[in-house]
Amino acid sequence: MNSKFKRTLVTAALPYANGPVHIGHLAGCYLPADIYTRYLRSSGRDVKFICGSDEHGSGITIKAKEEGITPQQVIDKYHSIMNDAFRDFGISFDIYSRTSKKIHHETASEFFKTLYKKGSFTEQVTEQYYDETAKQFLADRYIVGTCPKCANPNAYGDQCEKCGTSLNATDLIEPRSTLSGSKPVLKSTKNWFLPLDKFQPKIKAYLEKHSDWKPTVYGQCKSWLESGDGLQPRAMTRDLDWGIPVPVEGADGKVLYVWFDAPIGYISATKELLPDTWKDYWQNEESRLIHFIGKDNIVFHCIIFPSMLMEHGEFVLPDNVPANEFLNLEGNKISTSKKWAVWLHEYLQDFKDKQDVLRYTLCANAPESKDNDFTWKDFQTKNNSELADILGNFVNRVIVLTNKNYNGIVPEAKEYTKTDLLVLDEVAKAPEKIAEALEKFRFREALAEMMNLARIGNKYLAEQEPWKLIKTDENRVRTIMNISLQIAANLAIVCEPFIPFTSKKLFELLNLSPLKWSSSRNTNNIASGHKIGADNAILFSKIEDAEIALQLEKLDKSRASISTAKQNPPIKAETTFDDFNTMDIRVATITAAEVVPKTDKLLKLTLDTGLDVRTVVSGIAVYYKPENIIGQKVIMLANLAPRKIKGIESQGMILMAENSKGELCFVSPTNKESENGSIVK
RNA sequence: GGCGGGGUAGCUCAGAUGGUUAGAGCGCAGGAUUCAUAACCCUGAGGUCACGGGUUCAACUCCCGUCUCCGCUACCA
Repeated sequence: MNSKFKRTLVTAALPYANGPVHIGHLAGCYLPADIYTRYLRSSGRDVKFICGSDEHGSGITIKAKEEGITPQQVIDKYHSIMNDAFRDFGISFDIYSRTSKKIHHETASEFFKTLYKKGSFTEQVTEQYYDETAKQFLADRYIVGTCPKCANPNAYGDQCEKCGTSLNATDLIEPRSTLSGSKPVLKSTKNWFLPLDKFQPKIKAYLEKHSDWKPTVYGQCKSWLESGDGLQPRAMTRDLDWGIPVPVEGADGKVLYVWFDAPIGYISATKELLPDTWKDYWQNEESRLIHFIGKDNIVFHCIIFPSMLMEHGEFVLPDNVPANEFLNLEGNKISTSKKWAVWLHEYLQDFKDKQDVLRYTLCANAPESKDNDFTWKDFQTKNNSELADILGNFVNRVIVLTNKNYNGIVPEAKEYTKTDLLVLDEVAKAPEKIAEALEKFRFREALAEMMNLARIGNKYLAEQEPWKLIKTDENRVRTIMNISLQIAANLAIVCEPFIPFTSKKLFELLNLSPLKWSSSRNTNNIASGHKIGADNAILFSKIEDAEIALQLEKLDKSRASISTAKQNPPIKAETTFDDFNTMDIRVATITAAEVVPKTDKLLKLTLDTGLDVRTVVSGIAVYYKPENIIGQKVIMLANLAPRKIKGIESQGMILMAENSKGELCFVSPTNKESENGSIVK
């Protein structure tokens, strides 16, 4: 397969160093990448596995502010937590680097300069919010204001965390800077853009060569290319002080966009690992580049990074990007801010030495083709009825029987029956099936095939009944036990990519030094006369209901802590009566309402203000049906500058009250004598 | 609203280019067994393949429409 490739470079998404790693990250990216790499290594292929912490961008500086420490302290802290978590779970990176390293700064700078010299970038001047007190431009995350959709007064400039809408900073009502609290002003700034619109044809051609990618990945790319106006130019530099300085004239105070420098991190980490031979993996057509990522990264790895590489010209392009979908937890989206997650480092506190149980469960339930759900109940079932009952039990049976009948000495296979030969044949074919699935990135299937080998073993024992035969035909038992031991040995080999800790233990039980994948085709890996080294042959202990209940409780508590902590935002900065007085707020009545075509949230309202009749477009369609609000008295801001929304001029704004769930309702005078046009003051 | 990906047994999922009785694991029921962590092994029940049309000798698989879930995107003064 893929005979034109002599080498493989596997990358796993650089995790952002502003928080620890959870099971969703593991299932979506790091685990499949590790399984794939371990398999390639075991098969004797030339492979390198690259990863590292992504340590630039405004997210880091925000986090630093939240925690009251420096950005450097933030990245040091999380780099170390993530590094430990990966190590503890056996994620076998050849290198886990970090983008704050000098080698990466140099590599990314060079890369940028190369594109710059080639004229790949376009310069664009845009208006960005600027904090005059703090004297700096504000990243979207540094700006908070009222969400235009749900009226959450603490929405960020890129996204409202309450209603989940993604925003532009300029969308926010009453924006304010989180640095100084002052009102930011728009100011022009120059940045360098990658004109993806111009690259669209060659990106399209590149993608079309890879129509064999996973449907979700390929489809997502098509979605970007074909929806709306296609690809848009994207800024590759930012006005920020945390990152890699833009290495050209006139770029003071600017850094490379974190998504420009992060994927280059794969290159610099490879350089760090292989100072002399890194080019063999990056600049040689015989090298195959595979990016493992979660689906949130598809656009960067399938469109933006390839564009950068194409423009540069000296690099190979990703050959496959087997992105996984998302893993949900107990039916809900995993969310750091909502404290709905299982953190890797916490898991190991509760389930010491059970990293393989999580690896197994996450692989068996991996969101390969669609979002998938992780439940603790399922975790328990997978452990108890698959790992313990099928795999663990088989190994235990073999070892107990060998100890009991032969003092732990592997007996010789004398003569094979027809059944034996059929079983041996099946056993020899198992690794092929597993490998085939792995080559196609079908990890669930591969894992199931691995378990099937243990099933073959259990079935063989049940049918041959050596415990009975030992009384009548001891000679025959020797062969049966020999075959069973061979199956156990082969299991140790083929389970290694998935559950490496168990593989190691199994080899130890058998007193064998670890064997490579090619040996798994053989059915004579354990020599007769060999002494197995088994004392305790229990590979997996059962997980009790109580332990599962504890985890569920923990999740509930965690979520509860956030919902009680959710409070109304603090009072805004002081204003004046004069400022208030500039607003003309009136009572009005809705006389007509209709849904604005092709929108989900907008209603076009006709209002009788007592003085005139006017049209207001309002984002309340989620909460009110047009026919139910005719005659509704409302409070409106009457002198707000008109604005066109979906082609309709909106002349004012309806005031709404928001509850803790972010739902809106009308504010209305309770006294019927408040007629239209009455002033609110 | 636009673009993309889903909706298959109680649960989690497989099902190239359409073709005999739609599969697996887990769960469940019954049986058999005792070497083994009440495990293993055998058998079985369970599905209008979201819904409605259409193409075809033949559709879970192709086409059109509807509903629904997820992601991106538009709209929110």
